[in-house]
Amino acid sequence: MPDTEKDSTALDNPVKNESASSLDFIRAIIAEDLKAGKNNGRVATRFPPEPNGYLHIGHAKSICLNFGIAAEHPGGTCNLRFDDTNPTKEDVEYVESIKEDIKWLGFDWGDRLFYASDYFEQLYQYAVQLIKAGKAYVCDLSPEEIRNTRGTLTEPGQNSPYRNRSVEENLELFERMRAGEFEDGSRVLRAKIDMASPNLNMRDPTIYRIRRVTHHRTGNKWCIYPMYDFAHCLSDSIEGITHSICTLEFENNRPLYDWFLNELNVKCHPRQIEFARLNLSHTVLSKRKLHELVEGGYVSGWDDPRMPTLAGLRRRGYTPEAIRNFCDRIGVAKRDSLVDIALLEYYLREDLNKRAPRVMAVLRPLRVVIDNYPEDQVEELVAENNPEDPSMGSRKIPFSRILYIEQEDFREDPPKKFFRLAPGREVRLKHAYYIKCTDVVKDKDSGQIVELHCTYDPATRGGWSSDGRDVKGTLHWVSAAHSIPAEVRLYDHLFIKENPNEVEPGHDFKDYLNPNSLEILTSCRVEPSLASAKPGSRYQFLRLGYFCLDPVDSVNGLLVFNRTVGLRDSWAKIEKAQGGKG
RNA sequence: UGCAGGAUCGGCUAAUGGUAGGCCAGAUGACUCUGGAUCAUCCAGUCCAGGUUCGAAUCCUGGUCCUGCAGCCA
Repeated sequence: MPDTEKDSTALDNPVKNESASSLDFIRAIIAEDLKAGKNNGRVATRFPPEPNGYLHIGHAKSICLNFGIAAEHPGGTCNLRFDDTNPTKEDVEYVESIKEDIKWLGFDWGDRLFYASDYFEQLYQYAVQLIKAGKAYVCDLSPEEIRNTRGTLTEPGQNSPYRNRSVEENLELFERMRAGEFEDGSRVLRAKIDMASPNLNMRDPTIYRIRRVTHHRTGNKWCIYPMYDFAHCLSDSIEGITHSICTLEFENNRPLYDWFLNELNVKCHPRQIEFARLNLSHTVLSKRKLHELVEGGYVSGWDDPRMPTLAGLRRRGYTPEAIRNFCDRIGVAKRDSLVDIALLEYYLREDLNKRAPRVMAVLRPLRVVIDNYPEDQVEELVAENNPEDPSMGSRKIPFSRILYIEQEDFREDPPKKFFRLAPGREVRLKHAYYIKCTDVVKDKDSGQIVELHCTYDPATRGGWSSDGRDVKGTLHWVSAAHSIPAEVRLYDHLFIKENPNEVEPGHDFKDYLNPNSLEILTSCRVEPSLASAKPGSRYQFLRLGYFCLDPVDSVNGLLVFNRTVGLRDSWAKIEKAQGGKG
């Protein structure tokens, strides 16, 4: 029973074995810092998700980067820190899923699990310190007024009328904000920097707001919450992070990141480095859009196998190794790019080819009667589990007089280069016998082919012929009486458009959803060994692709397989080149 | 029109003043009990214009194009 795939690369060392000359720019910066003797030779990174959605493959890039870098340096560490400063959007469901996904990807934060909310008291004290230094003030302007006085990209903003409150007044007001004396939105704490700065982030940014919302960890202890820019740099500093790696859109926030740390004169001042986030073709990688797909019912949930979320990819049958190899290959740079999803699929196939046991399954069954095969005879034929890896052994599969083959493996009028079965033609049944088609039975009314009659050559048992005769085609098959029913879900790209983020005027990204991204086949027949398949286990259905037993919907003895990815199909290319299906 | 960034084969990414290389995709062939895998071959690039230099993807000058930023989101 081939239900255990090979754990092929699970023990691979995560350390990159690239030579020093081909370090990406972030690793090069870190190497320089080390060489310059910074941070006492320490390398400390962190992965800081906000628990407001599920992790996707773009996060995997960041996880591989941060955990990868830590692993490459002796004593290097990578913290998992939840950036939970906005309770209106966050939820424990997300923190649990995030932890599960990181573990599944193969990374371990050990005892280094933190929450920005752990630092709320410290952060508050830092804010007090800033007020005492005359570098922050309580502002009574409404959100609209703040926006209206911020200026524009080309014009400076105006100072708030509350900008010059005394330290004492600010201290008192801020304390009362914390005490809950003011309405939500009535006041904020702002950094006092420069309303004329060409960098909008420096125009007296808000650092605390009042929000009477229950926080998933601190409950109702707080009614004021720090903003990202304030909380993030200080959380990094508190944790002793040396290199704070984030995506490009935070480039303009770096001066603010540094400003807080400088003004507060902290001992640890991490270096923020920005890289380009991943974009993948034929999908979207923005939490907002992913939320929209989930909430709008366009997919079945965050773990819909069509989703680029780690939960979705896992359910689809992706392996952590494939995702990690992909992340290593795409590199790290500062230019925006759109990576072809074919590259991800390449690494998937590469990994699955090595580890997935082969089985036979017929998705669209066509009945075949072997006329010269004894009526009640059943043979057990030996089939290798993986030609790539003999150590995976073999299994027995039953052969009998009535079989199913794939409908598309027979053509009454075969086009050029079609090597499969046709009237009068002989093909090999994988691991079994050569068979020759002698008759085609059609439904009288519809003209549909309902059954084939064939003869087999007993001398070709096992699929070999001793007379030197060769056949062009080899088909997969199952014995009708012994095969078991299954449902198979065929997936295709979620979006029809290579880059769904590129929206034409008058359109929405959802207009580019692929209407054929899911096809459900309910009358499939699979070989009997699959009866004991375990949820989540992966197989190669011979000649078809890689499939994974769906862990959610395979209940009450019903087998539901997800197509993880198809095999490369050169016949499909030939056929396409010949001008469509015949 | 402000500020911050970025432009290398079709896609992704190396080369850090010295042979523009790799992977994916595509094409062709070999091999094969999976039209899978594997192997081989091919295709194909330095945004533009000047300059420095024996030598420039790399340095300088000037352009062009692209991305991000005006949340009490992160």
